[in-house]
Amino acid sequence: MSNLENKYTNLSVDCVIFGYRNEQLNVLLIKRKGSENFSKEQYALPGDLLDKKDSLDEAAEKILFNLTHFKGIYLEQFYTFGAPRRVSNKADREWLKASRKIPGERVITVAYFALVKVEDYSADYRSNDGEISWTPINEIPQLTFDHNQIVEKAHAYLRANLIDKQIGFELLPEKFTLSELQSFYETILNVAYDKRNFRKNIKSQTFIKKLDEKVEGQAHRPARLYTYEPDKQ
Amino acid sequence: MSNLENKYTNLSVDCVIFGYRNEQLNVLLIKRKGSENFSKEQYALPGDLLDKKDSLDEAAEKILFNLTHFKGIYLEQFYTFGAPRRVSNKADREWLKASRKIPGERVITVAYFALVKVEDYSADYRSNDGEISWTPINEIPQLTFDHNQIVEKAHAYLRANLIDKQIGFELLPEKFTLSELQSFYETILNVAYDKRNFRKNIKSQTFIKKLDEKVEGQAHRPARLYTYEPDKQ
DNA sequence: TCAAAAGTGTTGCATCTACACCCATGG
DNA sequence: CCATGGGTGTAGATGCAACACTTTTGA
Repeated sequence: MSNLENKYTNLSVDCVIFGYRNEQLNVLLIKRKGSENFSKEQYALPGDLLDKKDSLDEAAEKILFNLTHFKGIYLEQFYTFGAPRRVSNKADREWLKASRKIPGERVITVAYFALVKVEDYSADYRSNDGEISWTPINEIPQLTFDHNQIVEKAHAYLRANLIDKQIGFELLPEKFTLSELQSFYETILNVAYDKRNFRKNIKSQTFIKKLDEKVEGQAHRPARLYTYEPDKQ
Repeated sequence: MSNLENKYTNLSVDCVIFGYRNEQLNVLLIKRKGSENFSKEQYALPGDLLDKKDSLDEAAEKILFNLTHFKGIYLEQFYTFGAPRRVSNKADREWLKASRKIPGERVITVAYFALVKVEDYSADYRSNDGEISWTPINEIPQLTFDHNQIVEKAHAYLRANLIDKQIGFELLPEKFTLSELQSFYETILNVAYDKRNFRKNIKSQTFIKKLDEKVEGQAHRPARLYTYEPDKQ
């Protein structure tokens, strides 16, 4: 990380990075170990102070690249959080102090929303801030600052745009069966679809292509694989 | 306005304030007169540097209140703009200098989106920055900084959410005829609806109430008035 | 041959679209 | 009595929801 002179001390960019694994929606969190400066373990969203020479989008890309070493990941700004008393509790202030940011100073966060295919994601990389790990959306612990609220808003945004913006395919593997796709939508939207109606619906979408491949090695009828190909213009 | 010590010098809040009049969508712009410090007239969105003690929402409310002296107006944050070279052209830098903000410094803008009923709005108030005036959306001149881009994004946001979020009624007068409502949607969404189908549709919406009142004094059959009453919970 | 998931159609109901004429008023 | 915009219904097409059995594979 560059030194403080190049940073806006009160403006940070944080990312809610979603992945889908074990039939669950997961979020990438950073776990900061306890130390002499601040007692408890803390969980937070990946983020950093904004570098003066970066655009907001570039800052978010850098955060993402530092964690996953991937580029070209789906990334979108979704909201900016800035209540004056965001940085209020003691543990948060201790951490700000320990990490040489300005304690007691209000932090304004431009929040981004990223979608990654977990099977492409190499878990070897570590943040400078601490260990990173996938956490199922409904097992998220208390996070620093107002990060829980940020995750909540990102989650709402994901659900609201999952179908219309076709962003679900950023989370799914390249090839998937229709049963996987159905279960994916059902999990994230918390609904149930009728199997036949779901398939009828999907097959009427031009951007889902049937492949000449089937899943192998299962003790039942093999499922046909499909892939996502966005429509031109 | 408070003095500079209380402000974040690089973080501003700007508002795109929409109104509907003369069958057109309008935006409230500020016109700054030419002076010895900067030559041309300039048009800009109402906005201000963020006060350290305000939340983002409060800052937007203040900007709005200073212009319209109204509270309780529909207001929503919609995007944050922050490319490093936003403040690049000469006239913009001259104005920044003249208005004692920091020249050459990047400005990050949290943009808000407001909807007002123009007939409630008293045009007597003036900004400290200059004259304010309603400008039809398709007659907007070149604005300072990237404000044209901000208006464009706000406009897209309005169209995308006009129906689902029922926000159109924030722009319309309390009482309206179905023909007015139809023409309003058609103007903003740039579509055409069939009159009978439109009315059938509207009448199936629970939040539109028929009044016992009619328009008077027109040289044709008087139109029934309707009003908007959001559904409970 | 059994277990387990894949795959497949039809029917009724609700919703959307297209379309043309009479009504109430002021001038 | 005329001009002007207000107001109304029906029929066909399309889209959505409900529902159960056969197929293919590995063990």
